[in-house]
Amino acid sequence: MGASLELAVSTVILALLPGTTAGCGDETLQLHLPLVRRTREPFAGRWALPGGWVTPDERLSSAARRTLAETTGLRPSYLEQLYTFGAPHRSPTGRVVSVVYTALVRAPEAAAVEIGENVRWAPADRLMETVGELAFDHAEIVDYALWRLRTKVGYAAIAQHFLGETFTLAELRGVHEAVLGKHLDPANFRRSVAASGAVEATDEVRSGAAHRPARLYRAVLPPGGATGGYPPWQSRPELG
Amino acid sequence: MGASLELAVSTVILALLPGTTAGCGDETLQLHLPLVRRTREPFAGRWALPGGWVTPDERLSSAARRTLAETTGLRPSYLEQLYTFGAPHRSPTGRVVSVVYTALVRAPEAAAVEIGENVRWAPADRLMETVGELAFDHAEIVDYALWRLRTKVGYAAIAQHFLGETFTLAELRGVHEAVLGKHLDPANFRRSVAASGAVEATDEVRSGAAHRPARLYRAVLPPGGATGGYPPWQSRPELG
DNA sequence: CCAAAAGTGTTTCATTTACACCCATGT
DNA sequence: ACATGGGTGTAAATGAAACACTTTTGG
Repeated sequence: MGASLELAVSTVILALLPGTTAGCGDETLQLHLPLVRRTREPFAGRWALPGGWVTPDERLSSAARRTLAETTGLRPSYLEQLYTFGAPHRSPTGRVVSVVYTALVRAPEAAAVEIGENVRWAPADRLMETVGELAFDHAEIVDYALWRLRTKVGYAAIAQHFLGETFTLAELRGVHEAVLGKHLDPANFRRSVAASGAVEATDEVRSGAAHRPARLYRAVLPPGGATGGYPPWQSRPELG
Repeated sequence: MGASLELAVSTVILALLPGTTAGCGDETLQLHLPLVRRTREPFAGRWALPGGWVTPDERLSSAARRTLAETTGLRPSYLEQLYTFGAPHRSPTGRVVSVVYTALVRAPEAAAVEIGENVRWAPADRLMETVGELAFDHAEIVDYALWRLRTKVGYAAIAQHFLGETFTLAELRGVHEAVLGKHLDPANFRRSVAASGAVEATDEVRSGAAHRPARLYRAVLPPGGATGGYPPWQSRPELG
């Protein structure tokens, strides 16, 4: 039977926070993730993904939520299993298999995280420059999570989890632009989102800016029973 | 620390074998998977996915390959991690977390599997009718694997792993048709495959049939360094 | 010569892209 | 009034689907 083997969960939590982009010095939204500083060996002093051990009675996703709350206080608006990493020598202390989740959190909740000596936000694309080498194989894990997010926003309605209950299409477009790192045509973006059926208009608008008020939209849940299969634009959120 | 918790691997192995389709009684290629009959409790007598326990020194993918060989003798041409299932009461005997892999095998190797009292091939779409209820949550796992394969053949070059070193485009089209369960236009299929760059022509042809010989093609490996990221048509095969 | 599948060309339709233009609001 | 982004319209470009047609083999 499988002995001398530990099962952990880790989470790549992503939030869009203001930050300086690589190219120019202007302030735009940028993907950030919270890291925790390790206080014990192995890799004491280095920064790592939040995580912890799986207890016998909880679901894997529950373990991810729990360890997330314990280490950072965050409660994600979206949580999805990413991949399970289990190379024999990931940890120098013994065999550790990590089920890794990707979580998305909204900016206000992200801002509420108390930054301290051992918890901080780091820009996802410049981890090396800002916090140095990550512990374990966590740098590889972050790379993979970013790749998955960027490919997935193209076909799945997940960007809205970075935003609140209602949002303007310009805000949603801003999320896509920040994630993909490129400009999107407002007119075409509006059409493609409308065609996808991922959002529905409310009867409210957001005014206050020095221009015409923008209509507010709300995310619409996956219809589910399309052709009997799982909808192509939203893979199953919680399985097994 | 994570105690009283077992880590297993299971594999959904898929092969294209001749079989009667649901609608009419004609013989076409159909997705099949090998099942093993459980000889002990829990679920003694029921059919299940091949799998086993992870040993401390091997990679997860190696554990999948090893248990696969031990239970069925198969050596897959393609192996990819599918998902990790870990609901608390999946197994009545205690907490078991299963890292599930999807494997593709070629028809000749599939035919070499010795069918016996405790190993058999079953058509993937009619498991209930042919072998009854599967053990554990394996029916759900198979459903998810089939969904993933069917969505993935649309954008990734994986169908070729059902075929040999060289193959005709008609054979490759036959694989796609069997997986997707629908007819594809030969002319358009040829163009889309050529445009994807997933295959390259050899200077040989397959003759012997009562018609013009077909050119043989070979699968071409992912180029890798496209834009620095992982290629969109082939996610990373072995990670962590 | 004929059947049957390989392979090419063309026409049509839908989708994406680019960009011009009007609308409504705060200053 | 006018600058600014919200929102609509439209034409060109690109790509997918449908199908006619030519080529080359075995019988």
